[in-house]
Amino acid sequence: MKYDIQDLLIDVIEESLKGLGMSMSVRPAYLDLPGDPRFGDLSTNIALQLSKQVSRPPRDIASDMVAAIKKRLAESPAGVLVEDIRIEGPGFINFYLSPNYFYSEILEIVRTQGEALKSAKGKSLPVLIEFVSANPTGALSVAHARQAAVGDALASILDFMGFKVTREYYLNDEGNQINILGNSVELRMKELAGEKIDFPEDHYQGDYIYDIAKVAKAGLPQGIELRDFAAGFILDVIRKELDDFGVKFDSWYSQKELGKRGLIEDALDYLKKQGFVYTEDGATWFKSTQFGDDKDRVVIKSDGAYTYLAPDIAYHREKYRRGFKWLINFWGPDHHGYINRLKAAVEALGNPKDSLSIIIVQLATIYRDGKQLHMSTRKGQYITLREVLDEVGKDAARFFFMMRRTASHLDFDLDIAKKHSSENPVYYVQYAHARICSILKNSPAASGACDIDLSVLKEKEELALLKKIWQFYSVLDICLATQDPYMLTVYLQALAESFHKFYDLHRVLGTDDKLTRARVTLIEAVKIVIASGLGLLGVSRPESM
RNA sequence: GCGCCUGUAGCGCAACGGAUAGCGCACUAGCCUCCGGAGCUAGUGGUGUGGGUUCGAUUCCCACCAGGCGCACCA
Repeated sequence: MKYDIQDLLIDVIEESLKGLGMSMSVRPAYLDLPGDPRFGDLSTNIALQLSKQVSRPPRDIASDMVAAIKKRLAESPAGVLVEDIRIEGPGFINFYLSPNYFYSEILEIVRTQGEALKSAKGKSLPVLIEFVSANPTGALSVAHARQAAVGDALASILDFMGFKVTREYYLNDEGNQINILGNSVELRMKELAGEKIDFPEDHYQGDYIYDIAKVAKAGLPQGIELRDFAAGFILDVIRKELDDFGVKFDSWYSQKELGKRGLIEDALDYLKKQGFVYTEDGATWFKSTQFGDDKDRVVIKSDGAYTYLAPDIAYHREKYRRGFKWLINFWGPDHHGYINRLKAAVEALGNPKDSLSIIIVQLATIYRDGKQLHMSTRKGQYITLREVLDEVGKDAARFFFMMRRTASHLDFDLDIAKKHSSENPVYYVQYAHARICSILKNSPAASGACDIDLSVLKEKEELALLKKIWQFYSVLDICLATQDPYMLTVYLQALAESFHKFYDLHRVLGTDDKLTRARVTLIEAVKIVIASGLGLLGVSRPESM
């Protein structure tokens, strides 16, 4: 991007305030895209905010501010990009940007084939995004699927914004659940051998246990225990599922290794030295209440075994030691009660509280034929990622999982996701992309961009489309601030809509040369932004459908 | 009982604390001699209840009502 006009204006506004003897930080929240295009391209309510503080009517303050801002802008190279500043309504200051600004942004996007859309805001900060991390005891469920879609998309977005992102899967490859898995397979092997067995209810009931038992019966590799073999078997399945879903992890972190390297003991020793660990009732406790948790938490049970928290503390200690400055964890809603104790641990280890972001990914309820599908992990009856993938495909699945805020429940209607019609938002967006590709294919005018004059784009729909393209930057900022790719799905639908409206009223090809070249450039920019956006979400960008 | 999420049009959803609360589906009426009709245009219709904070509340706070999920020396 040539000018980050939003940042630039925030600076100017803050300086102007200082000059007027008022001071207030103009966080991006105070300089905003107005919902309605009639109120300009950027808008600030800061005069309204200041009104009480300085006991003056908002419009008076706004009037002083506008004068000061105009003066400063006149000295700035970007001053020409602001066409008008108006005080409107109760005291909003609305900035009307020059069409030239939008033209130059569009040219830049096309000239760089989308490179200009990227930013360096992340300043190469090392971020570790941990998600899915399902126990290798069964196939991935829809809950994991949503985590996979959201986590992967946020990782892509942060990467696009200049963070140094690592995607990690934490592998619970030892502990109770793995033991139970091993037992489950062992019992099924005996059963297959004709023995009469009593299969406990808390064991894994699914048919896949038989599959593993059959393979294991043929003989295990040297030195491999049955439970590890079983976990490895399932892990291969999980990897394949994620691969087919288009999610690639940079790193798989083994809990077992953590123990082997003595890092759990190390971490607890460290906490002990800091005075955050004590013994009571034969168990060892972490003083999490000291960091805002409701009650202290056991880390070593009275039988001598670690609770889940102990390796997790060590694991997060390692994340920081490996150099990551920002940790983002995606968890299912069942882990909600676990947030405070892990945050407490991170703080006790001497890290800033807000360097750990925990995002709860709410469950998706699956509907088929208008009816909700119920699931139960214990009985081995749950909708798997594989089933959703087979039924609706990767594109629809990924897009649908992000169509609601991550923290909100999601109703996933398989029938709609399958439809190739206007009811299906994925196809609405993809259709716009395909349509543009089709036009560009028929276009004699290669865009070439550099010497193209976009100032002939004056129609209402053209200007709306220009501005909508430009809003991509703000949408990414929102995704970063909320740590949620959700807004991107909303934006892409709006962009596609804006394009379809333009297309319906104006011809791209077959008008006069100058106009055709300008419009070809415009729609190419739309194509690039849609392609970037869909790419970040992990959805394909078909050139024809 | 405690915690989290959600209550907006017939249905599914949107709106950093802002300006006349938007969109899709459905329903009604239109738009293909023309770059892809998987599209576009128009019409109908709405903030769970009661307080509070604010210049301004769908949004924040409190209480209540309704729905979903979670609450271990499980992972």
